[in-house]
Amino acid sequence: MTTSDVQRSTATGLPRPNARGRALRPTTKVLPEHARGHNRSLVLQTLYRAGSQSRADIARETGLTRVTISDLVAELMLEDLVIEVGQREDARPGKPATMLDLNREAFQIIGVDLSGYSEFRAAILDFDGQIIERAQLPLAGSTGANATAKVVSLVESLVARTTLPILGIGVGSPGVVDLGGTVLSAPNLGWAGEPLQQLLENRFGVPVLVINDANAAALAEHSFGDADSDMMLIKVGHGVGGGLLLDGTPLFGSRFAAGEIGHVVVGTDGGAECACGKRGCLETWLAVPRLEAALAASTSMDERNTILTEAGQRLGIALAPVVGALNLAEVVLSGPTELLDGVLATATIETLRARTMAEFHGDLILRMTTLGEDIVMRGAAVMVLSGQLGVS
Amino acid sequence: MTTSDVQRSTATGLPRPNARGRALRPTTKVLPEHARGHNRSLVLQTLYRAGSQSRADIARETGLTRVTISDLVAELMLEDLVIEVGQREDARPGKPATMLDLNREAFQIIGVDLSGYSEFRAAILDFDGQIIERAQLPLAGSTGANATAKVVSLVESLVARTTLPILGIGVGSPGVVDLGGTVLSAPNLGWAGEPLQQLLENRFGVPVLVINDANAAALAEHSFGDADSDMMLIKVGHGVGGGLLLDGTPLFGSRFAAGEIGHVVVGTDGGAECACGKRGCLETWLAVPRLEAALAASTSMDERNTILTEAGQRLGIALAPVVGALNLAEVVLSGPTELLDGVLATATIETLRARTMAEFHGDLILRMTTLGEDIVMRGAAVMVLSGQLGVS
DNA sequence: GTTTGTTAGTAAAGCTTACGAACAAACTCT
DNA sequence: AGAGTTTGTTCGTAAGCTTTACTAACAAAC
Repeated sequence: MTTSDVQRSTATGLPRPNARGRALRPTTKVLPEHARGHNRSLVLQTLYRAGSQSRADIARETGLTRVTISDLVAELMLEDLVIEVGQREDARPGKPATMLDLNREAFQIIGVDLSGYSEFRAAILDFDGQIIERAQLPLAGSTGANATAKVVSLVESLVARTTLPILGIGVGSPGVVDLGGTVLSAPNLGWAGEPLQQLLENRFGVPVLVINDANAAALAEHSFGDADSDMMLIKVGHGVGGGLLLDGTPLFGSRFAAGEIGHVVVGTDGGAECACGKRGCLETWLAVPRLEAALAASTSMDERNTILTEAGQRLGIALAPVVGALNLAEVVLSGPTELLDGVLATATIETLRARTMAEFHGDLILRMTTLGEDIVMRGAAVMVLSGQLGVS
Repeated sequence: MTTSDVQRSTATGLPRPNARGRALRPTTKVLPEHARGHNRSLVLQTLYRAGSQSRADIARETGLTRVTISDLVAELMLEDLVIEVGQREDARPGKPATMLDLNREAFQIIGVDLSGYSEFRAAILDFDGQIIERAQLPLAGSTGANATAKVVSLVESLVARTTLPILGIGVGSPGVVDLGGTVLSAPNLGWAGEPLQQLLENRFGVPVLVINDANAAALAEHSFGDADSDMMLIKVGHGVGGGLLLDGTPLFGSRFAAGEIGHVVVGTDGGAECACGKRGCLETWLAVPRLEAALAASTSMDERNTILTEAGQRLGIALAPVVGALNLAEVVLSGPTELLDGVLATATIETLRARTMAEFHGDLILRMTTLGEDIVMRGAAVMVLSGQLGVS
């Protein structure tokens, strides 16, 4: 027996690296029922993405056998999550297939966007993330418990209008949100350690998921927009925030503050004073109130363009190290189109290209979101779909 | 039946978010045998980290039952990966426990470091990442096929000196390395699309894992140093590279070039010309040859400190957006201690603190690696341990 | 109209994996 | 010595997926 024979035979029995070339680091036990849950979600995921399909189609797609798929589908049909929708139309040899689909009429989702400066927004959404009903509530400067009460009241008004059972409530909140849905810090709303998820779950008795607004937006752009599974979304509003999606999963960071780039100092040449006490934070160039103030004071189109170009360049300067370090191929902007799209975005992408290595991201893309103002609510709905069904 | 009753009962059957608060997105089927492999690794992992333990200890630690652990251990003992090492010493009630341990004498690992400017380095390592034997080979300007031949010859010389079967070969290479271990681009070595992993696997008949040198270093710092599971390692040498660890897993990026920050432009005030054609790349301030040249031309200690401070600040400026966006809590430096440690590192951390939001990373740490020059070889060994045993 | 071959879905049996119950062995403590 | 603890094994069972074998239902070709 040669040395290499020993290794070959031993190695065969060992866990191989997965498709991404690395081994899964085991952290907790995995039982057969977990595998089952995974495969269950796999069926839902297949139907969610590809639409109506037969059991045999799903079996081919997933690699599981027809028998197993039949079993899983039976389970999902009992729970009313999957339904049969008749036989396949097009004629082909063999027994006609019974087509299945997600029971898209089974549940509704409530998505909430707390990131607005003057009002809270919420909506009832369907399985496809389409908005069915809307509701708003003027914030009127409420903070602390008053703000919380407004959230509850807004959700209440929508719950009353649902026509189907509620799958869950998703909330996109500004500030720093931990994994348990507690808003650790949201200065504008006067929240510090607000256990929003717990609170809403107790109040409404349905699963609730609270996530940072920019992260929600990034999820929405991935699920409903054209975004890749690795991208950064920059949300420009009253402040500037970011959401990072790596391999389709939001990044949270060591203190749940990943994406918070509004208060990173940009450039080496000073800058305006920021509310945070520093000088030259990204927000001082890019936040909507600052931009609008600067534009209002401008007297010519040239001056206007200079202001927007400067803002775009600053964003590019701030993003360049991030794009380089993460080897990002896609950056998406969300915010007022009339400000961001055009001169500003062009300046940003040009700055980014000039300051990073083209070889590593030849196809670097920067574009506006296609989801408009509903992006956070729809991202919150994605959280629910993903958390409750394993679908996104 | 109330509305909320429906949701509660339905929700129970659905997959719950995992420990990190989000659901796993299913991508491929999971069979019972995969779960088994995971639990196998869990046993190895437990022994690897906590050292000698009894079956019952492992059962308590993992949450699996004694029966299952006995079964898994029996399998691992057959493969000679786990051995019994006698009975527990300390006296306590009950039947004395039979202690188990990884069979640390079962295999050796070969770790290779191709990141040196003048020589390739390699070593035989044991399960604990300790170096048993070393070997070097002067690069002597070799590129392309010649460089590849030197790698093979270096590994050959070490393979001949192994005293146990080889678990695998890990290689830390400069440049951009894809998930299949092909070096897509390594200018210094004249490699473009060099299928190093395939080549070495064919040649030596053992599992081979090739990864970027800075990523390897980051893994080593996590496994053998004190690093957290979220951190960035900056490797300063002939060039400047970085490795990102997020949740204990290296980040690869959209084009496998994550971490490559050497050619990100720093600051808004020009800078020296870089080999890449741009001006003011991080490397122009920080790369060892540039630093040494500048220091050699300096005439006073003050001037020397100014140069090092400037370099440190530039690093801080480049890292600030990354630290902010990823909410990193830890940055580790690897490279010549006499240059990096002290004035330079101090300037970097001060710059970082000044340019990011303290609230989000109150405990931001920047420090030198504790692993010295062996960091890449040891990281390459971690790749093998992780890939072959699921241990790290 | 009949035959041939294909496809969908189901049923039965078997394998793998983990679990719970029960137990013997071996120890400590009183 | 007896009681209580802890370890590790044996035995039987449940869950989950596969293989094999079947029926039903169709298209195409004769």
